[in-house]
Amino acid sequence: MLDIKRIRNDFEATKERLGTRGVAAEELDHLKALDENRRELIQKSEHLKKHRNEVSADIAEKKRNKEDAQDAIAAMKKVGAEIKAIDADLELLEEQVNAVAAGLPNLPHPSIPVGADEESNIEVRKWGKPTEFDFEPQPHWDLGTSLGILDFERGAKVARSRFLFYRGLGARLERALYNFMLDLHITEHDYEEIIPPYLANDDALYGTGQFPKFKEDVFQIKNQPLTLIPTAEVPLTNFYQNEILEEKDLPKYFTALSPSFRSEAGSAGRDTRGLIRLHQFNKVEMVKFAKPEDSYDELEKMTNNAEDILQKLGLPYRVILLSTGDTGFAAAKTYDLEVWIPAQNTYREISSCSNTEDFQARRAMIRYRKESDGKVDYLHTLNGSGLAVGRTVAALMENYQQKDGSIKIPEVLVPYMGGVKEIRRT
RNA sequence: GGAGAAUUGUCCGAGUGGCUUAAGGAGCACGCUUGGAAAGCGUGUAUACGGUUUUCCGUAUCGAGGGUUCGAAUCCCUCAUUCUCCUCCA
Repeated sequence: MLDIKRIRNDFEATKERLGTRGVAAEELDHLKALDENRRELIQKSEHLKKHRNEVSADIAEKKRNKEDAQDAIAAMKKVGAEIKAIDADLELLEEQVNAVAAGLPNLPHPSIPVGADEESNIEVRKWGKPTEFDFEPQPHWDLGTSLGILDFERGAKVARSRFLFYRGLGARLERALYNFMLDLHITEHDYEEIIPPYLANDDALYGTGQFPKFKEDVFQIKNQPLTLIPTAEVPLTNFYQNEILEEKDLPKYFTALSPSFRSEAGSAGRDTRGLIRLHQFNKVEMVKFAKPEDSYDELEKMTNNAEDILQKLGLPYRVILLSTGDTGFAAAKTYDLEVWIPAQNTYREISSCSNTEDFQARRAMIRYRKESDGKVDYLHTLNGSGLAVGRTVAALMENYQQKDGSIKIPEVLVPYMGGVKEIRRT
């Protein structure tokens, strides 16, 4: 949520910046008109309420003195009705203001490239070189199926397409990876380990920005006000929903493994095979609560934390700075990490690290009390994947495949695999 | 799932329709007092929105949302959470 006062006071500049994210100018003009209307009604209503409070005090006084107050009561009856009518209009208007305001994306950070889509993204850096093979590398779904460690057919049978069973060393590999990731974050990167709820209510989803605009992207529980989380960012960020933190306690770092459930509406036909695009996948998430002045340093650190995992696993990747048009709804600035996927001969997103500044904090009412003057202000929230586990399995299988279709296990994972050094057909 | 109790400010806690503008206490901040400290005394101590602007003024907020009333912390309804007991269960 953007600050309505900021939109009001810096109207033209805000309009222009949101324009780079595809927000129509008319939408802001509409918002401005609604806001002016709203403030007018607030003043009307509050004047009447002031009047009512004063007269009510008089009535109380008269009653105590056993005097007659019928005239005043009759007059206030009318005023009461008037207030009710104005407040009803006001409520309607506020709903409209909120509906427009809640649908506006975050303001893009000045450092990010302006552009309509991913064409304008910038490659910031690259680590490693695309893996070279002296044979034709297989896609991970073929490797996984022939090794008997990934079973997509039965996943579709039991749930539907885009679900799978991991079996045997496949399941173990997934578990090894997320344990490795969590251990790294809690021992070397100072995150606190969390196990969050995997269902969240509407307030939480509103807080992080999924609701009201992106309801189609999630699975909601029938007859319950609960939704399967599309990312652990939702419960982790909302951990401090409606709370005021002390400045000395910032920054706070949380990490959690969770399944992520996504309906993938509108992506029919894209990445239909393999582990790249599923309705349910595991992800280790990182979330930070930071002071505004530190949040961009924290974003760099968080991105490095995610990179650290890829480096230790020896997976080649590049870091992409997203353009205004490609940046997600809640984010002011986002780095994507893209890992090399040999069979597709391309880099694919495996992590996304964002600073949402006070956009989510404003929605979820997460604030902190400043040491200097004791005043309360919104803090900044950040989130990043560290990493998407399923896609890491895919990248690892493809980059570490050997000519005979077996898969080598990287050094750092061997202890997590109980000493297993490679996965081969038995 | 069933029965009962509770939810008031940073914390404790009073408050069953109007002298409550939420008593009282604790904590915290500042000041007075002191050689210094403690005690004591005094002053202050929320958030949001609107108006004004570097001061103020107003409105709202007593778990959340509705209702009754000229007027609600207080009465009514719905919901949430917590606790106790029963039931069930990993």
